[in-house]
Amino acid sequence: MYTIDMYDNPQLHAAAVILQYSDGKIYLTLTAKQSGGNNINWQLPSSPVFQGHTSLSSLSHQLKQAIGLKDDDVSYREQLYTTELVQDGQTSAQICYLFMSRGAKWHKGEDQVGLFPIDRLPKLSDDDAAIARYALDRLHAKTLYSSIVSFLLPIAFDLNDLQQAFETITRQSVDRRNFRKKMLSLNVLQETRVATGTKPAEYSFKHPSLVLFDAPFKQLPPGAKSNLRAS
Amino acid sequence: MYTIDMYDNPQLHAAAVILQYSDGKIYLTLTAKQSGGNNINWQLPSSPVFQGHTSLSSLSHQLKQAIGLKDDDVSYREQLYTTELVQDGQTSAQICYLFMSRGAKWHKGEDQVGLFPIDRLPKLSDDDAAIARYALDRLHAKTLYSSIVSFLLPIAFDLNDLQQAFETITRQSVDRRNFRKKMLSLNVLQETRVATGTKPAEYSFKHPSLVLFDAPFKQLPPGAKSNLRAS
DNA sequence: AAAATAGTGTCTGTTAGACAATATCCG
DNA sequence: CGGATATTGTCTAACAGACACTATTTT
Repeated sequence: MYTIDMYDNPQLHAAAVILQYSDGKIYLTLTAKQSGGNNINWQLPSSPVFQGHTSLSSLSHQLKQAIGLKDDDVSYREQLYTTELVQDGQTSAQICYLFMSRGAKWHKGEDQVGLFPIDRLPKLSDDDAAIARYALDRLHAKTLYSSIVSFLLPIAFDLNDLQQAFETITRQSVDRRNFRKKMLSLNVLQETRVATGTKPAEYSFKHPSLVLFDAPFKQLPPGAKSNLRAS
Repeated sequence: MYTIDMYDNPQLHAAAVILQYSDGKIYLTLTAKQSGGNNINWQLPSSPVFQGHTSLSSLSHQLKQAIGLKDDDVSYREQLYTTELVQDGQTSAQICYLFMSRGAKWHKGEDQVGLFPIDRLPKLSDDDAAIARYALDRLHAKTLYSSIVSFLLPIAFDLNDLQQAFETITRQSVDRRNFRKKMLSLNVLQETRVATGTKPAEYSFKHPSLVLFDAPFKQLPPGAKSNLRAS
């Protein structure tokens, strides 16, 4: 056990909200240290920031080791915000990131890994819960004016998949024809396979990185209807 | 001069983009260490994060001491993002904040203080310049869907002042009647003094903290006209 | 032929945006 | 009374949002 020098610098950590999507559900990746007991303490994957490395490189390294998540598995990364904790005269800061991955996959690593639907999360620390909530709020907001949803989907998808993801994230249902009309009018999709009979047309986003829409989707007023079918 | 322990934690700093507004212009506060020479090195006000304190409290303390900025002078605070720098095997991180203050005031403190119109900034480090640009972009975006502009204005203002600030920040000019109609329709203003003859009515925001609009202003397409008069 | 899924067009109400005239105070 | 500044309404175009039917394939 270490004693911490009072004149040390604050401790710096990095944490990730790793989101995936599959079949109408958003999943969050959590980790728990391997422990003999059956009292599992789930938390956001995190890592100390190592001297000479950035928070992102420290985190990436840790994620590979602990939960087997490789860089290629990550389709999108974004800094969220930095939280601080002052405890026992010690300051620690944590730089939080949003990670997104295409499709819901399980990984293997040194730590225990869990993939939880975001409406059925296990008990988390207040901090972790707040960070996860913030990430989902931002994803929601950003879905209305950017192509961020594409990073949760396969490269090619049909408009039904896209709409379902859109509806899941924004928690609002939209008319199919209006959604298609709007989405196509944004001029960010390209058709990669034409529709044939009962198979839908497939599309992909023209630009592989995040694109901001010229004309955002309108956010529904507070008391809007939600036709989402119960799962 | 200190030697830094290789096994030390990363260094942590905090920096502030302090914005003020007066009469159609946005001002940024910069500091420079008092120096005998006439080669002045302007930079964003910043502070190390002290053990046992948060970045915000460290920064506030530093701002009071260095440039005489008291907490009461600050109408709005928001975290921007955290930058990192890896140099000589040392990692340092800097948590950046946006600060806003009502009206353009000069302060006095230990350091040299400068209030620069944002279109005539002195030479800054690439990092500082990027942070300032980011802050202004965010202010621009947020002005379209929130009451953030109110923190640059006196508590009470008339619609002309509000519109001028709006136009300055968003770099777009809008029709006066349409602006008033839109702004009043948002239902976030209260009239604090009725118009009398040639004196305009005064308003203030109903809610003193940041309010998000139900119906945001529309962002103009790239090639939009700008009727801003040259200053 | 019935069932499932894909695709598409019109109408209406709301909002954004262009635009001009009138009243009051002051000198 | 002229000048400056304040306030206000209408018309049009674009967009959002509601809504129903037809074509193809599969079983």
